[in-house]
Amino acid sequence: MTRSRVTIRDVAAQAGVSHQTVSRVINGREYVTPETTARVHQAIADLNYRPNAIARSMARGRTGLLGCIAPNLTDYTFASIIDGADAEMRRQGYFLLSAAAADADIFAALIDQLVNGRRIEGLIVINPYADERHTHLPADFPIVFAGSRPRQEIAYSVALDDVAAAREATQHLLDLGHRRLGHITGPLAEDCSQDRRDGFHQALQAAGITADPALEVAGDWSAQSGYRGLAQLVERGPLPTAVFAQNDQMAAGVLRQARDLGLELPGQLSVIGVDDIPMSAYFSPPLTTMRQDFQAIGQKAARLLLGAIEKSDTAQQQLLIKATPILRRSTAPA
Amino acid sequence: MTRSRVTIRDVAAQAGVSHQTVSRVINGREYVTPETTARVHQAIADLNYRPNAIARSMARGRTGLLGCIAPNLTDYTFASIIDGADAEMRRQGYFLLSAAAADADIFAALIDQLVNGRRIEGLIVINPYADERHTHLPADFPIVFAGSRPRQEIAYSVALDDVAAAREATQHLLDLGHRRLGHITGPLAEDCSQDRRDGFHQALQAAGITADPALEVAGDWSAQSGYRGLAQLVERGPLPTAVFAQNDQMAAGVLRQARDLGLELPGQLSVIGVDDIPMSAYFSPPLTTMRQDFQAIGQKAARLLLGAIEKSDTAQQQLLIKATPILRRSTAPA
DNA sequence: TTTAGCCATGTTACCGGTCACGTGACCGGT
DNA sequence: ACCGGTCACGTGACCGGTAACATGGCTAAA
Repeated sequence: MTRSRVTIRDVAAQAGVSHQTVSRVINGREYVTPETTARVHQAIADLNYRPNAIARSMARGRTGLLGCIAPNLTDYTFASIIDGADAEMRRQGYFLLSAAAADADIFAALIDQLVNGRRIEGLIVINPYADERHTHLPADFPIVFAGSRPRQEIAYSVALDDVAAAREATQHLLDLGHRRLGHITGPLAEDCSQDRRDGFHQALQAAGITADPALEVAGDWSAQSGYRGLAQLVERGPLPTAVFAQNDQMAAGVLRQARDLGLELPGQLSVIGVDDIPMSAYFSPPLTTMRQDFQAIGQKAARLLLGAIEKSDTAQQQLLIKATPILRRSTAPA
Repeated sequence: MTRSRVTIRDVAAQAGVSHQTVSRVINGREYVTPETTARVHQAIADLNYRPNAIARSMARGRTGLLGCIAPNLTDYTFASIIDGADAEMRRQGYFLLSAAAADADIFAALIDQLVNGRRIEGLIVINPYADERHTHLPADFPIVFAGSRPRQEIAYSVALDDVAAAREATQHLLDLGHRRLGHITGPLAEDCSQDRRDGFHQALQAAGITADPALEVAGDWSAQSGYRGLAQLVERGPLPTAVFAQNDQMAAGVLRQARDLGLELPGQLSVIGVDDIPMSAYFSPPLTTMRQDFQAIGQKAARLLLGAIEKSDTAQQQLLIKATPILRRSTAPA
């Protein structure tokens, strides 16, 4: 294997050329004789030479690394975006440096090390409004927001069309004849939750229904919060006939609570979510939901980022991805 | 912000010292006057200097990057290990370069670029026996297997004690009085599946029960395969009274199928899984399972790796982690 | 007083690539 | 025969740090 310290000059000596010629061959530059090219390739094979990525980074001033920071790496939605981004980056010759930042301070420290330490050439930030982390973003550095649209100045973003997705989900419940709709939101500090809330209200308004604040409960995206959410709705008064949960995990909690309360599903309660996580098809009943293509979001985020880096593409872009309704058995006519 | 091209020599000029002194201050070396140290720090602050990580890597011959390769980044079990590893690495001043390798060829290409290109100092491989990828591992390079024990020569690994976990899960079913046990395995090419199979058989044998091959179905870890698995068991003859699924996802499929068949849960069928993914508590009924602490596995893997790198710790270590039984409502007396 | 030795700092080389530029051979046009 | 241009290389500097060694001042022991 000898992953040894063979340098470009060793190869040059072996092939009887200058180190520069070896560099030319490696990088596929023109003005090298086929014979010389062959000799160099032979020498590379003989010595099992591999260019040192660090030295190359140093000389070129480019690291070939892109960063991706998310609140954590385990959440399915984050992980899928990262996975999609990773695939696209590698296709374009870059590698992914991923990191979890639990809070804004860790995020700021990461930015300082990765960006100011010039380890990465660009950055994808997932869920930038999870807390105050967005206030620590560097200026003049290629950044793409993935999974949420930017509030203002940030140039690039890829996100679900949250308003439309929520509107469509709500409309689905309305179409089934439901009029009393419960609503479990994400954390209201996140724009994403606000947007889905707006979509929910738009659909209600279009149907001439006034939203009842007593039917809205704020969750935190966790199944646990969905579980508690339905319990709160029960305490507050007559149960809604259907619930729109802003993500599938909370929807899972709602289903679980409904079962614990002995409700018939979907007979007494219809539930719809957003995301279509893999488990949703196995819930009881299988969950009707609005599918997000997370991989595509990651892929597009990576493309946007690479466009910004390589072509120093200044045209700011904010992509919105549409959700696809997936009809399963958790929703039924009122 | 000026993430500019301020170098150590600029700082030196500003502070009126040599660049070497600045280097000494940055690295906290001794033999520098407090006054000089203060002047240098002032200059660093004035110019907003940050050491260039690449140049440092070049000079030191160390990149401060560790790699982690998994079949994908989205699977909860993989993602959690990665998350745990990431946290530990950062605590020790390293960053994580993560990459998904769908097959052995991609894996080999990754190894070539990351290891031979000397981008990373060490590597964690998750699920090395997913296919033939383990044959492409470099020699003389710090590697830790996470999530499965090594077949032979590899020095470091951290994995669940699969045999014990399966034995315990099976024992739980036996203790409840079940005698006819279904078994949904993972892919039998993976050692992990084999080990869990061994544990299953050990428990049966200790109870004086002969394993019925007709009650074993091979799955692929997916919920879908669990769903089909139970269907196959039904076709083959009288239903078992309990099923041991080698992971929670397949258990979810089993539960789903049981519901579709109109079985009463857990009355007519008890189900136990392995992993305790977050959703397991929200299945219907909530799943009894053997919890794996994936974060701990990732953390220990990172520690082992860093030990190998920094202390060139040659003592090979193979850590086995115990699973914890989590009793929920999917299992009941026969 | 001389000198060995430590301190604090400066000087220079080096890591392994790439880049800018120099140079000789060869070619075609006038 | 002379000249400009392209080709196919080679030479040396450079990226921004760190490492090894050199140096001058000061202190303590001989």
